[in-house]
Amino acid sequence: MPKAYDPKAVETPLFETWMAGGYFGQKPVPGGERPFTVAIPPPNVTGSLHMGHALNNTIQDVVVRRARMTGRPTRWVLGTDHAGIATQNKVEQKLAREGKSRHDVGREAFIERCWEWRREHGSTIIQQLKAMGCSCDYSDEWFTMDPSYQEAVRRVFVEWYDRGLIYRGKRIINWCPRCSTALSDIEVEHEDLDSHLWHFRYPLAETVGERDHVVVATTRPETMLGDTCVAVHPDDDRYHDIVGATVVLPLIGREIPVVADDYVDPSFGTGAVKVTPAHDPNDFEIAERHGCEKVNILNADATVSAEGGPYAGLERYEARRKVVADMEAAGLLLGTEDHVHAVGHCYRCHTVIEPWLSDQWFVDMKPLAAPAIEAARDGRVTFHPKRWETVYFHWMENIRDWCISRQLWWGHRIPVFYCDACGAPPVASMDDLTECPECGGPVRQDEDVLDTWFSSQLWPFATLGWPEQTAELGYFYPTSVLSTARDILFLWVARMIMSGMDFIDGKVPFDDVIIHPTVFNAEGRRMSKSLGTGIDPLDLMEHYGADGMRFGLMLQTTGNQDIKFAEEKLLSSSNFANKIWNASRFVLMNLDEGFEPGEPEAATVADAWILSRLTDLAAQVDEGIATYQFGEVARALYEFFWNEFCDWYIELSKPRLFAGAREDADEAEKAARLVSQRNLVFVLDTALRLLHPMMPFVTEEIWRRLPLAEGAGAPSLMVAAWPEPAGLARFRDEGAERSVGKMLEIVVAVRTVRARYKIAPKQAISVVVRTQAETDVQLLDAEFAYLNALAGIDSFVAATDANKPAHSVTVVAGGMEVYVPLEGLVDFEAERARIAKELAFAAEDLAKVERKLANEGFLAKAAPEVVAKERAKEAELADRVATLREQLDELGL
RNA sequence: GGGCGAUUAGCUCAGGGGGAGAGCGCUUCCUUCACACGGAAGAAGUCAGAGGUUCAAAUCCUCUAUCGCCCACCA
Repeated sequence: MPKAYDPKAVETPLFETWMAGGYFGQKPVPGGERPFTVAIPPPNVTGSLHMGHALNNTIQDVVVRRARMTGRPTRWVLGTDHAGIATQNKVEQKLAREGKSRHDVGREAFIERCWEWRREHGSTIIQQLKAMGCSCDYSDEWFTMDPSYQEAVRRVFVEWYDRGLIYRGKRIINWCPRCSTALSDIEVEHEDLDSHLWHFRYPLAETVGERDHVVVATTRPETMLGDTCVAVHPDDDRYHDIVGATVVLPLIGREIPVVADDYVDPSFGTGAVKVTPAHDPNDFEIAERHGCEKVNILNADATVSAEGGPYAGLERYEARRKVVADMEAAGLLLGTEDHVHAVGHCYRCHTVIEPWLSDQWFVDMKPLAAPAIEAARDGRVTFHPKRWETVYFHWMENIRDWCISRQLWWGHRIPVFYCDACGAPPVASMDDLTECPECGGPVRQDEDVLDTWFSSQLWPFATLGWPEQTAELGYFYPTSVLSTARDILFLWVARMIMSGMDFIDGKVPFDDVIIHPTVFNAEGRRMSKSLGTGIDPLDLMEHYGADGMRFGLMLQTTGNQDIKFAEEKLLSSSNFANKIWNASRFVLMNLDEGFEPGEPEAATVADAWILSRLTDLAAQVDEGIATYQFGEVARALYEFFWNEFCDWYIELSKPRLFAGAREDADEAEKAARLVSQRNLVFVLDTALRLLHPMMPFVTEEIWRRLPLAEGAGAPSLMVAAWPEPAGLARFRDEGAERSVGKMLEIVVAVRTVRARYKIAPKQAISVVVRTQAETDVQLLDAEFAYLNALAGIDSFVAATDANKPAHSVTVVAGGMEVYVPLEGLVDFEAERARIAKELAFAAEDLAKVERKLANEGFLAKAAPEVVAKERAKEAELADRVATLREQLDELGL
């Protein structure tokens, strides 16, 4: 075994053995336990691994690997998303480099280009998941444009259409002029921008009393070209007299009415609103109520349309500047105020979106949301952390219709057919129609494709073969856990719950939803490739190994906080992998030729202690993963393995191990060595199993070298038995934990004295211990070998009536007084100062405890065990204070 | 305009009604037969501030401040 763990040498070959072993695939097993299923959030085909993926897929792999080791049939379903806008943008960019647009190549050829892109780049991220060690089912990779998936999408559309849940309408939608498509409300990102509120004077066609104009305010001056009325509040006395009057729209000359509408807030601006029905959803509603025209003044590319008269053809912001300038020139600009307002941006390309009137397809969401809300209320779906359910409820209870049509080419084409000949109502069909069912005339299919999320929402069941009633669907659905980033809670998670329940017998698609922390960079900024603030997980794996990266991420994953990425945790983790490697190397190096594995045995108090600690660890890890407390699990593993197993137990094992290996060792010593070896192997074996979900590579590499008893082995650690806490419970031993705790305290105390007085490690010392308890004396006498090995104590006296030797210092440890003779070594001045300081602290603590114990309220109301603990503390502190006083007296003279 | 989260050691963060914790960094010592990617010892914190509940508050409640995030059609 090499002296240091080398992830690069180990990971790829190991992964290949996993693939070859077929441990990833899982076929339905008739009868028996419900399987554990996870559907991966499908990465975009355009994507490559980023830190969010690294974290999320580590989380999934941890829960999946644990489940698999418990023996439960386990499957992690893998695949990628066709990512309509993102992929289309990539392919368009590529075409642009050839000097072409998608219109130059045509729809069919463009779609073929997209498939080509997918063939070239689609497996990149899959390869990266493999590098991470993710145990997905690679034998069954899905894509949201697979033929059967297309059928699923179409089935959902047709059924919802036939049930009246999908409809087409002319509405204000969010339009991205760069992507040239509609977006749903949640695909728009709002950002507060510094802008202005311009006040415009609109003249009345005829004066009303004294009044010849009305003043309106706007944040988007160019929209005035499309104004078709001015609205005021019906109860607003300032404007009572002009309701019903006519305004002449400046620059355009259109005559438009003044209407009264409740929507208007009299306290904002001037209390009079210019109404642009084609470019604002509220204005649209006002226009509907009052029967006003809807004038669309923008083209798809956000230039001004022919309706904009003299401004036609101008880019939108150019038009804005010109409108303002022209209004000012006409003396109609009354003022410009600074104003901050939220501007919507496209979530894919960050272009400012335009509210735009167009024909689109929508899903009526309220009927679908109701059962999905109920499912979260009654706990059929549980969010982790729980507070996310509030966010879910808020959105679901205020859900609005979903705009699902996109003016793209790459995606699932809307399966609706129109007959222009007879005007029959449009038909949504599972088959491509060639003729009108009514008149036999030619039909044309809707040009639009569906929102990518329309197909993503079917992921948990479409990847199991639905709409076919496959064996997989019957067996693996519903899935167990969904782990994802919070920014797709609405886009994806909520919609999966709604569509899943609607199509699969009202069953929720997963029991638990993990909303993992967002990974920010060290400066607290969002990690982003375009901003150059991202860190590439592949680089991290290069430096720290896959296990180092995974464990480092797990250490940082707690339920409540986002992660400000701390790379030093990955360094600690890769060091940890090396520590595991070397501890294992030590154990293996100290096994004999023909070593016979056997049951662990608590032959010494140290054995009993480590087995008890191991039992505690198993319970913590098992429970922790089951409840998604990844950070706590990682810390427990780290602490146990490094501090308890390596720092103490291995050191405690050395005397027995080495004594039993000497030429002249007697039978008892040889037997003790064998027991020690067996215990080391057992603890290591169990710890490796517990570590495996988080650090699959290093644990597997070592584990395969362990000589295990018949029945304890497996072809791979991946499928070895999980250490069930119940099976270890017999090893719990609180007495041993207390005893070893005392011993270790004494060792530390003596070492501290050694360090303080610079006693060379090789120089043996003798120690006298005075204790109140006869059991302490017995313990120390019995385990003297440990004190010798760990603290370099060569002679030692422990007694209830021991006397302090001359020229010695005293330390209190484990409730005992430990005297270390130090003839000629003590700097008495320094020692006095140190003791005085310690005494002051101890006296203060003691006073605090005494005050507490003098408090009748405390004695009456506190739990008895708490009071007992305080009394013990008081005794200990009193003892310490007395000891320190004595010491000071001795020195003080 | 609503809502959520955070504020603990120099840095990154755990914890959470009863004696302040980790990793990194820092100081000192140690190349002893698993590991210098190591070992041993150590310094370091008014747990943001103010009130309250409680026998007891870093922990629960209220308010304040600062930072971050989400939702929202006020032109």
